[in-house]
Formats: sequence, structure tokens, C-alpha cells
Amino acid sequence: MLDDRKAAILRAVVECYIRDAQPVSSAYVTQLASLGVSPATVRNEMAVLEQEGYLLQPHASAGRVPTDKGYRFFVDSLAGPAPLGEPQAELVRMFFARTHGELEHLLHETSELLSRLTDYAAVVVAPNAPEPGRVRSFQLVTLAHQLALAVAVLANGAIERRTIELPGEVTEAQVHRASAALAAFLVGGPLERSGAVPRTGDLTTDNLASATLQTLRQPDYEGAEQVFIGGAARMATAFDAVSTIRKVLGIMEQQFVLVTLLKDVLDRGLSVAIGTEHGLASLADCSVVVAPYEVDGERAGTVGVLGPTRMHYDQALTAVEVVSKKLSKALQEGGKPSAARHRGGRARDSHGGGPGAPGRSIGSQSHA
Amino acid sequence: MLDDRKAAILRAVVECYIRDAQPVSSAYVTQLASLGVSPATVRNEMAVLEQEGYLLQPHASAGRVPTDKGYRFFVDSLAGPAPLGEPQAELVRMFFARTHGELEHLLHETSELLSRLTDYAAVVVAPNAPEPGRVRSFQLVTLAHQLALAVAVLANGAIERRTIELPGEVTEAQVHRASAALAAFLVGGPLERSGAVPRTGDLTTDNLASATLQTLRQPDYEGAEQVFIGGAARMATAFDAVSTIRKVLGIMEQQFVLVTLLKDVLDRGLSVAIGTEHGLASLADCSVVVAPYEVDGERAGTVGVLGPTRMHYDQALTAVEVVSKKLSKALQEGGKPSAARHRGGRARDSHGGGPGAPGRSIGSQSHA
DNA sequence: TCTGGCAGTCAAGGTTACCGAGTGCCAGAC
DNA sequence: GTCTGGCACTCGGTAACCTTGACTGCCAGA
Repeated sequence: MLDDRKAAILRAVVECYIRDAQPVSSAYVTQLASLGVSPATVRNEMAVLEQEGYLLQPHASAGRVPTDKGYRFFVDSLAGPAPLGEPQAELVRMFFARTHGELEHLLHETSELLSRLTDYAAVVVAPNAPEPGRVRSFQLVTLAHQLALAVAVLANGAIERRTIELPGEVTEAQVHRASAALAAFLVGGPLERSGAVPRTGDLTTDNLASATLQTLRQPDYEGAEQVFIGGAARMATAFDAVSTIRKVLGIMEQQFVLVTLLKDVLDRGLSVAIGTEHGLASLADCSVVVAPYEVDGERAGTVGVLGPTRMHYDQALTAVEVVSKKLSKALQEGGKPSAARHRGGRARDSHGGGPGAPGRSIGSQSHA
Repeated sequence: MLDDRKAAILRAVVECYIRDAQPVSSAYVTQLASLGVSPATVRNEMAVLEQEGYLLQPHASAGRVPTDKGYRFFVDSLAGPAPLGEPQAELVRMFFARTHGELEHLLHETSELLSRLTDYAAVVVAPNAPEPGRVRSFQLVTLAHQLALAVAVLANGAIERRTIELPGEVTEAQVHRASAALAAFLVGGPLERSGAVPRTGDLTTDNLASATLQTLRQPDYEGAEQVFIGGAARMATAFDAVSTIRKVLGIMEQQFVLVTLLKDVLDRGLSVAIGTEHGLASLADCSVVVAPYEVDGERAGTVGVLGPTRMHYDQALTAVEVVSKKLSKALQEGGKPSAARHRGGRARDSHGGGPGAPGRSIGSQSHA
């Protein structure tokens, strides 16, 4: 589609613009990309590139600026992600060497890591798949007069809990029996195990048990995706127009929108969405770099970076890639309860570090 | 300290400046505060007020702007918090009428509520006191080969969990016995119950039990304060200098600093800290309005509002006051497990609403 | 097909002048 | 003594204007 020279010129323009945030002139390209031609020739080529929609001239006497299409070509023709700088690599190594507490904490910190690696805002979407783990222990505990708590410990250390309302006439003994029956039924299998609890003979007990079972099968309201945003404040550094900052922060508030955005991008099989490629008008000046991460070999969640369209795509791609890989691995490490956890309460690794360091990012956690 | 007329003039200046964000002239004050004197007189008074440090003139031909000291006088002489507007009151009522899920979720949403009420950023610091609840149920569950999970359900529905590393030679039966012994020892009392577990006769079991007890007595690493920030993006609307926005967002990233700030203000017995009154140079353009909230009659956490020094103090004060009261009450409602929870895993109220509405704020949750 | 040169265009920056908002001060009234 | 009206003064802000310089587009010639 583009001959070598045009491609080289386009690449040069994109690179310069990403670096300097200023329109790139033909002379600058000439001296940077050693093409052996004069500025005039470059000018001609640039005029063609503009006609074809790769470049744009803010005004007549200015240099050229890449369009979304220009960035797209740049990204697609990228030799591949740049290797991570040594200091960054060290950061990643350090980060994943430490053991983190529960999943939420890990993901939250991961968003900060990614943000620090790239210097853009980072987004981490938590896994929303229900815990697949088998039940290791089940208990029904009476709390108040007409209130009980169903607590299940899953094999991976996660805890599922549901509040159960008791009809008035249930006795403590009946709760106990129902608990035992449910434990016998559930332990060793999935929490949502189908079928009915074997009858105990006592009607109230059986009713309680089946009601509890029903509740357990309903997904937790936490099922909605959780989003962690790291380094939102870096957006204020990436742009200098107040209005843009406002728009972007505004979108980041609507975390539901953000999750949908990332999902869409991934679903379209992309790892980069540039400018208007994702349909959000208020993020027209932003690009998104995403990668899924896996738990037990299955796509579980998403990590991503949100930055200006003139972002360092190569670095962002690498960072996102590396972090998603490492995160997958960290979550993979099976029984290790320090990480493979979701929705359950908190766990802490017995050798986990003390109180976390002061947050460095406007981290965000919400139920989108 | 200030005679009535000076006070009236100062108040008028502050009010106008809060409303218009523009230096206030003597003429404007004259027509607004019906003092029955001419602009010239007001000018003379304003000159005195400036000399005494209540007002400031950005430049010679400009009107006056309040200093921190001026705002302080204004706040202190405030007749009292303004009543909440009807729409706001409705918002609060609606909010607290709904049942919320677990504590974290509630606090997170509270920060958004407060932000929406005031149109500034809101901060909610979670209670950091350990759950005082009595143990209702205790269990030690083997997870992996050398890994167990201690799970305690407290009377208020909270769940405490600790990971326990098992020495290699422990059998499943021994874990079981230790679990039973610990349950017998702990249930009905506090989780940190002092004393030793009664011996079972089996050395390994006893060792495991006492090791577990030891772990239980150590505070969870989540003991560090959690902070929820709602509506951080509103800061971008409150200021129009990019550099200020950057500074403020920067501080909000360092959530540890933020917590300390709120703590300091409260400890000094203040409910409002204006401009440089709190020592943070980068928040010199900001004021903070705080109030503690209570759980079981004891100070548990803090709610606060962070806005520009020219904030609507009366409204902010009311909002913070009302929200802290209502929050205390919501958390008070004793056995109700839907709210009185911390650190434990998640619980959901059986009649809790489905997936929350899309987040409207850059909410933030971190371990400071 | 490339190149050098030249004219054209336009943003940015600096200068000037002007306007107007607001003060300070003073003399006179109450 | 206190207040007021009036007047001169001060500056920030805006607009008009010009200059500069950085580009490009185009064209004629290599």
C-alpha cells in the first residue's frame, strides 16, 4: 500500500511527533531518516501521505501530524514490541517476586505497576468468572435471630459467602443439621452443584438446606466486573488542555464504559485501539493498549493502558504484554492462596509483606 | 476582633468570591450587603482588612480576594451549617434507604454520594479498628499439601481468615482435631482470646493449634487504612490551572498522605482546614472538611471533602455532617450483616440490589 | 524523477494603544 | 470624628498591528 520511502517517512513523522508533540517538518524528517533525498522530495511524499489520510497539517505553514490512520500503520508495521528497559524489567521482577495478598490487592497494585512502567494510566479488570474451585468446607452459621451466613471455603482458598434469612421457626439444631447435610452434599464438588440435598427427614431442615442451595447458585452481586485504575493522575501530565483532561477523567469515572471499551477492543481481536477506532468520542485523543490475562488457561480478565494517541506504542505494548503474562503466571500458581483468590474474603500469605507502601496512584476500584 | 461592619464586609467578600471566583470590588460589596454606607467607606474598611491579613489584592486595580485567614473568619463566624437542599436531602435518603452490600462497597459508594452532594472530591477512610465481634464459628481447612486456611465467622457477619503453613508431617486428622480444639476455645469469645488452647494430648495437633492461635493474634495486613476517593475528577472542574490540577491529583495519589492529613485535621479538633492550615504545600489552594463517623459509639473512620479554598463551606459542612451521621447509623444497625463488616470477605444482603450502577466517580481504594 | 529556489501562508510573539475596573486619597459635608 | 463624593492614578486585559520564522506548494531546470 505504501512504498518503502513513504513508509519510512510516515514512521519518522510518527516517531518524532510522539517524542516532541510538535508538527514535524520535511526538513526534520530528511535529516532524521537518512533517505538520501532532499526536503522537497519528502514534502511531495508527505503531500501524498496527507491526501491518503495518514498525515494531517494543523495549518498551512505547519509541519505534519499523524492521523489515527497514520498511527495505525505505524503500529501495524512495528517490528514488534521493544524489549523492556532494564530498570523497568527490574521493577517487574521485583513486583512479582514479592508475594501479594489477596487478588484484589494484587490487581490494584498491578494497575499501579503498569502505570509506572508506561507513565500512562493503567486499567486492570478483575476476573469475573465465578470461582471454579471445588468446595473444601461448608458451614451455615447463625448470626442473629433470623439470620445465618453460609460460608464455603474453596480449594483455591477463596471464600464464598451468602447471607441467608431464616424463617422464624428454625432452631439452632436445625441450622446445624442443614449445615451438615449441605456440607456432605457440597464438599468435594462445585459450589453450584446441581441436584437436591438428600432429605434428612425433618421438613424445616430440608427447606432451609434447599433454600440455602438456591441462594448459593445465584451469582454474587460482586459478579459485576471490578476495575482497578492506576495512575489516573498521569493523564493530567499527558495532556495539557484542561478540557481534554476533564473529558478523559470524566470517562474514567464511568468505569462501566471503560470495561465495555476494553472488552470491545479485545473482542475485535485488537491489542491496540487508536483514537476514534473505539467509538468513544470523548476519548478521541486517547489510545488503548490491552491484553488479556489468564487463570487456569482461560481468559480471566484484562490489563490495559490508556494514554494519548501519541503514546509510546512499542513500550506500552511490551509492558502490557509482560504484565499480563506475569500476572497470568502469578495467578496460575495454583494452590498458592496468596493470589488465586477472588470474591472470597481476604487471605494473607503468611510471608506477605506488612502494610503496603503508600499508594502511588489514584487507584480505583469499583463495581462496574 | 472585627467590628460588625468589617465582619459584614468580609463575609460579603468571601461569599462573592466563592460564588464568582473573581476579585470583589467595594461597589459590589456595597450593593450586596446593604450596609447603608458608600463604596468609599467600604474601601477604607477593606484597606484595613487587608492590612490585618483578611483580604488580599491581586494587583493594584483589582478588587479584593479573601486570604486563608479571611476564610477562617468566615467559617468560624458561620451561623451554622446550611440546611441541605431538598434534592440533596432526597439523594441522601435514597442512598441510605437502599441496602448496601459489604462495608467496602458501602464506603466506596458513600464517597461517591458525598462527592455528588458537594461537587467536590470526597474521601472516606475505612475503620481500621479490628473487628471486635465474638467468634461464632471457627474452622481450619486444609487447602493444599502444606497449606491450611483458618476461617472465623464473627458475630457481626465478618469473616477473618489467615493462611497457615503446615509443617510437612501433619495429617488431615490432626488438622481436624486442631480445628475442633480451636473452635471450642474461641467460639463465643474474641478472636484474639488470650491463653492457650487446652491440650489434646497429641503434640503435633497442639503445636498446630498454638501456631494458628499465634497467627490469629497478629493483625491482618489489611489493618492499614483503606481510603475511598469519590469524584476525583471534580477537582479538574474546580480549578482551571493545569498545574494546580496536576498538583492536587498528585497528592490524591499518595493516599497515605491524604489519610494522615485527615487524621491531623481531626486530631486538632477541627472540622475544616483551610489552604495552608494543613501543612501540605501542594494543597495550598485546597480546603478540607472532615467529620468522623462511629461504629458502636466509637470513632471508626473519617469522611471528608476536598475542594478549592473557595468552596461552599456551609454546604460542605452540612453534607459531611449529614453523611457521617447517617453512615454511623447505617453501620450501627448492629447484627445487620449487610453493613457491619470489615476485612471479612464479602457478604451480600439477601435483598441487596443487583450489580451496582456504573461508577460515577474515580473511586479509589487502596491500602495506605 | 529529483532538486533548488522562490513565493505564499500562517502561528507566534512582541509592541503599542486604549479601555475600564477599581483603588487611594483628599476636601468637604454632616 | 465619621462619612461621602469626586478625582487622579494604576494596571490588567484586549485588540490591532507588525514582524519574524517556520513551513509548504509549486515550478523550472538538472
